[in-house]
Amino acid sequence: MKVTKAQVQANRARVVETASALFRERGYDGVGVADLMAAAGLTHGGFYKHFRSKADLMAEAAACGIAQTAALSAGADRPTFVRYYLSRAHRDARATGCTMAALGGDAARQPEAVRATFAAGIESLLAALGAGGPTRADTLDMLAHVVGALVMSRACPDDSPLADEILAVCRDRILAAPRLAARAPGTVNG
Amino acid sequence: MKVTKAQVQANRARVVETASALFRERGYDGVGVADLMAAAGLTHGGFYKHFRSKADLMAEAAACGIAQTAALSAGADRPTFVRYYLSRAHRDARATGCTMAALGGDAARQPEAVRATFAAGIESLLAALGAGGPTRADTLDMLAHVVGALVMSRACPDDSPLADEILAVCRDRILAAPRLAARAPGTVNG
DNA sequence: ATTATCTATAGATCTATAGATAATGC
DNA sequence: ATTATCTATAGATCTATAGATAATGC
Repeated sequence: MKVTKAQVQANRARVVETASALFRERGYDGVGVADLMAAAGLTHGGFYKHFRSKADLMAEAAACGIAQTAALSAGADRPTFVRYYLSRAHRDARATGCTMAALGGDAARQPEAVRATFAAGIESLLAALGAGGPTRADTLDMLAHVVGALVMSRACPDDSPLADEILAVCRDRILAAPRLAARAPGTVNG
Repeated sequence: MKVTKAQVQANRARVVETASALFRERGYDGVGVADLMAAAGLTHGGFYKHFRSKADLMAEAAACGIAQTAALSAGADRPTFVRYYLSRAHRDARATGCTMAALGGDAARQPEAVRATFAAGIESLLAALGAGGPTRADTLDMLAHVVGALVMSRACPDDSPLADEILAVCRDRILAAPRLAARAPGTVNG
């Protein structure tokens, strides 16, 4: 059953991407190695030729997921980012949505290696969102704000008014805040 | 080994309180029924005379934890609340800190009954924090903001500069926002 | 010859239940 | 007599490993 080197790399990448989505959907403890390998079209014994442990995969999967969000966000201006991030579509698409919101709570209970990956992911998101003028502090503050709103909205029952209210209230307030107004580099408002 | 009715109630309450703390510290999947009962000083078979299932306990434990935070927050003015909530002491005390921040991400993957408890808990927090003038929307927006900051800070490695930066940046910005300025009921600012 | 994958399994969990025990509360 | 708790265990997981298989790549 051996495969080509290219296929090995493709298999490994598919496991990481599948894990990234499944972990976001069901949590780190909600996905077993056998589940995961089956979802990637492999048998579970093969897992340990690619990764030393499940914890090793968790860090890689987190990096993969955050890189996806960073890449998606890199081009968008900030009102566009906020409107997408706090949409019902994003809230209801956990498997493909922001890893920070889906797994940030789980990450707090994982080994330092996983948390180091999250910290690096936050930095890459700041870099992606920081183009075009806002300060690092502006961006970090906005990011924490949208992450909190999404986490709280998802903690409510499906289709509950409160779940939608949280998204709408935070979206409107963040968009209205002066720190989000577009400004050319070097422009100072105060 | 039978005990008095008062002792039964006390045992049950102790299991709920122990669960509330252990779940916040290790997550819903990180605490087994046997662990939990041992921590409460009982054997694990007795659990099922108090609760129909672990999921039933999860909802009760969430209600218990959120009620603790709501009770603590009810008296404080909002700058005091924000300074406490975004302190390193709160970040590093997961077992006794805010249930929303510790388990909000897990709650999204739990049955509706658990999420209904979280929604009710958000309402009780809004009621506790809403005294003294701010609108419901002001309070909800602030709550999402601090929850997001705490989740992100905890997702970083222990003692990392980024973990502290997140708390400091969000704390300063929330405290500086006009919506946090104390105002008497009926006073309008614009 | 090497090695990616597969089958099978060891050893530890975990939730939930069955039946025994012993003290309360009628 | 009732019942809260305990002991013991069934049945299903889970992570990780051992050894077989078969196709690549020297």
